[in-house]
Amino acid sequence: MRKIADSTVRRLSLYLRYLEEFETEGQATVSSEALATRGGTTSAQVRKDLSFFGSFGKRGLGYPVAELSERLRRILGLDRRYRVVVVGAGKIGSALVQYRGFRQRGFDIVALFDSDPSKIGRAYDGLVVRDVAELEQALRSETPDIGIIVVPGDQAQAVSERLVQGGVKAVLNFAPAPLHVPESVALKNVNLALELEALSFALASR
Amino acid sequence: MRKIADSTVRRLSLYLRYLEEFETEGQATVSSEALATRGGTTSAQVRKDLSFFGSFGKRGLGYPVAELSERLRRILGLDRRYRVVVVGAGKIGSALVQYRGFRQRGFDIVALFDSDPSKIGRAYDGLVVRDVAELEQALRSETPDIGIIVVPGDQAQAVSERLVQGGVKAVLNFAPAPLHVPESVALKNVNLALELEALSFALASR
DNA sequence: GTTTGTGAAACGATTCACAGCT
DNA sequence: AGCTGTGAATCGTTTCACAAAC
Repeated sequence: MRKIADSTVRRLSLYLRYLEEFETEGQATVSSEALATRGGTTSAQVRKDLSFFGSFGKRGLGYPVAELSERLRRILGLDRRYRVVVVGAGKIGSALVQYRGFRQRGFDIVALFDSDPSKIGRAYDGLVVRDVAELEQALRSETPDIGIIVVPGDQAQAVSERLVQGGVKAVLNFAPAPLHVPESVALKNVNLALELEALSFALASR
Repeated sequence: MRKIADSTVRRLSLYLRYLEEFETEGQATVSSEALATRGGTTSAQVRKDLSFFGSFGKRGLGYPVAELSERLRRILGLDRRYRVVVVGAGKIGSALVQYRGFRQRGFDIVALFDSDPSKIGRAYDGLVVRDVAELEQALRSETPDIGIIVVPGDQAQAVSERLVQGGVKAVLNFAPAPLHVPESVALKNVNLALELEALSFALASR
């Protein structure tokens, strides 16, 4: 498939949310202009983004809300559920496990790991922390699609390799370390310190 | 000052980390190539990024590690400490408060707020959750630079306006809702569901 | 010989603007 | 008349490539 820019994908996710809002508001159709206004972008951007995947609208009318939602869910791969493992049961890891938004959107956390004996056996939201030594075994039985890494930076690469070896096809990395994964594995990074530093830069340069 | 791309700023933050690593390894100088390898970019990119702010290197030699670190810290505004307030003491909010990385990097969380009576009065890492009704009063006495919003989406805009009204000049938004702030206020968004959806798209399109 | 700093070229994303459909 | 779909133009970022400095 043609390469789609990351920024485009993120906007599609946002459009889907707005479409769902329009749907509960009882709107049957929506114009690119209306979607753009809600999303802080331009109507041309909306039309271009959608045009990568087909033509979903009717000229003079706009887009059918319900149908476009459905198509976007399909495009984004949100018409199925994903099995997710979380490695690292520290502050952020355990918060993620308890975060309802993931399950709502189709992401089921099926296992949580840590290496700290004082954490192993504890339960968060009904999910018991397992020894990371059991990771390979668990990957075989749980067959997760996505791995979330929330371990200290110096352990992230090793965990990543074990996840990939165990068949995980997508990794979300919260560790403040750059990860190397094979071409075939999707990778996203969330680096909280980096976000604050970007704000610091903005504050400093005025 | 000339407009610097967000991607550039993020890379500068990364370079600073690598420089600190090189520093502890006892390296006196470092080439753009070495920095690029560690950061997964190219030497030309490193040189271009740095050239926006001056010329820090010596041809044939590379960059002086200690001096460049110092300059980058200055450029990124990390040569001072920031006062941060967190609004929302749910899973993510309380995790952020306990996250050591922020303090290490110069970001001191000075207050934590929630509206839920069952959370008010609880302490996380020595920081007592205060009633968000006291927000204005606290902003006056604490004079924070940065506000972190970790409340449900439908409350985010209102909280943002109260923070801005109270003098906050930068906002980090974890709520899954687009925020409107004045031009003069720096804004960054972290949307965890969006990151997972980007992975979902990557998984779906193969 | 090595490595920087930087214009120029290439690439990629966004915006423009309008023909074509409803 | 209203709004989409899309080539063309514009804008911004990354990569190239080389002269200049050490």
